[in-house]
Amino acid sequence: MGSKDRIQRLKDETRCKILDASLAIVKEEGWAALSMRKIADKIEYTAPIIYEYFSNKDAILTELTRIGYLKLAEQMKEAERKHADPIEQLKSMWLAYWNFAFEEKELYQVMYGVEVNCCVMENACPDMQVPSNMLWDKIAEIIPEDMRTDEYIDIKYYTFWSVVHGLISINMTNRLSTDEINRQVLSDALNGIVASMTVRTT
Amino acid sequence: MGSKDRIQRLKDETRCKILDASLAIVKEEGWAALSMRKIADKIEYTAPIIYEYFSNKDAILTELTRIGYLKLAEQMKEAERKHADPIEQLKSMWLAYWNFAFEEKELYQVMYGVEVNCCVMENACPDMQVPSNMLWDKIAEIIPEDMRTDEYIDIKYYTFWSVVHGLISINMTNRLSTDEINRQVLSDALNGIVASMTVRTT
DNA sequence: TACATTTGCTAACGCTGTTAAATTATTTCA
DNA sequence: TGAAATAATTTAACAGCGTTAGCAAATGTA
Repeated sequence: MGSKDRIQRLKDETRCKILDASLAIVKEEGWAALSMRKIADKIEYTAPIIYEYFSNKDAILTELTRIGYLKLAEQMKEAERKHADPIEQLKSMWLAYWNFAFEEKELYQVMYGVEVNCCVMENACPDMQVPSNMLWDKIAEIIPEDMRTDEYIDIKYYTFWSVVHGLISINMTNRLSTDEINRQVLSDALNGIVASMTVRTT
Repeated sequence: MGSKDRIQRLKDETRCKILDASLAIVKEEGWAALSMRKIADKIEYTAPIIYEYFSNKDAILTELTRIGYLKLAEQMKEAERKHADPIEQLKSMWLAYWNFAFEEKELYQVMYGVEVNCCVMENACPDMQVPSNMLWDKIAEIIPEDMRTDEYIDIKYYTFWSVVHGLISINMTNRLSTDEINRQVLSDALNGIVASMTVRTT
C-alpha cells in the first residue's frame, strides 16, 4: 500500500512544518511570543492538531534543541576538517561554536537556556552530547600524555566552555561590547587556555 | 500630621512585603511559578492591589534586579576590604561574585537572565553598574601603566566576566561538573587571566 | 451503500497579567 | 454626631495561555 507511505510522508511534513513555524515565530517575535495557537495559525490548522505530533509545547522545544545540537555538530565537524594540526582544529571548533551561537541565535538560546524559560533539559538525548564529546576528545588529544587524566581534561574543557559560553551569554542578554572586543576576548582566551594546556606547569 | 507618615510607612512596608513574597515564591517554586495572584495570596491581598505599588510584573523583577546589584556590590566591597594587594583584591572580588551567584541564586538569575524569560534589561539604572565598575577599576589598577588603555581594560574585564559568568551559567542550567572541578576551573582561569594581564606580551 | 476510521474543529477548563467598576472602609467637615 | 468625600480593596471581566474532551466532517474499507 503506497498510500500508507504517502500519508506518513504528509504527517512527517506537517511535523516539520510545526518545527519550522515555531522557529520562524521565535525569529520574528522572540521565545516569549511562541504559542501553540500562533504555531497553528502559521501552519493553517487549529491548536489541538499540534498535539497529534508533539505531546506538549515542551516537546517542541526539546526537538528544536535536538536539531540545534545536530546542526552544531555538523558545523564543528566541518571546522575540524579544515585543519590538520590538533591545536588549530580545536580553536577552529570553538570558533565554529561561537559562530553557530550567533548565526542560529534562537537555537542556541533554547539549547543553553539563555533567555528562554521552560525546557527542563532533563531528557539527555545522545545527540546533545556529540558536540561536547568532540571538544573533549580534541582537548584530550592536545594535552601531553603524562598529564592526560579525565579530571584534567574536564577542567580544561569547562574552562573553554565557560569563557566561550559566558561571552556569548553576555552578548545575548546585554549587548555591550563591540565586535572588535569580542574577537579579541575570544582569541585571547582561546590562546591563553591552549597555552596553559600544552605548557607543563611544574 | 503624623498619620500621613504612618500611612506612608505602611505603604512602604507593603511594597517591601511584595518583594519579599516574590522572592520567597521563586525560592520555593522557581521563576516560572511566580504569579501576581500568588504574590497577592502571600501578602493576604488580592492581585490588583499589587498594581498600586508596581506598574506591572516586570517592574517587580526590575526592582529585584536592582536589589540584587546592591547586595552584590556590598559583598564585593567587603571582599575588597579583606586584602591590600590589588591582585588579591581582584581575585577576592571575583570570588565574591561567584559566591553571590550561588548564595543568592534567584537574584543572580533575574540579574543575568539565566533561566528567567522576561525582564527586558533596557532601563539601565545606575545601581546596575556599580559592581562592573568596581571590577573594571580594579583591573585598570593592576594593568601596567603603559598598557592601560580603555580597550585593553575592556578586553580583560570581559574575559574575566565571561569565564566566571559562563561557569555559573553552566552550573545553573545543567548541573554537570563537580565542585572540585568548579573550584579548579575558577582559580585556574582567574590566575591565568591575571597572569596574562601583568606580564607584558612583547 | 453502510460501516469504521481517521482528521480536524469547537468548546471548555484552569491558569496567566491586567484593567474597570463596584464595594467597603476611612477620613473630613459642617 | 451624621453626611459627604476620599481612599482602600475587592469583584468581575478581558484577552491570552497550554491542554483536553467531545463532536462533526471527511475519508477509507467492505
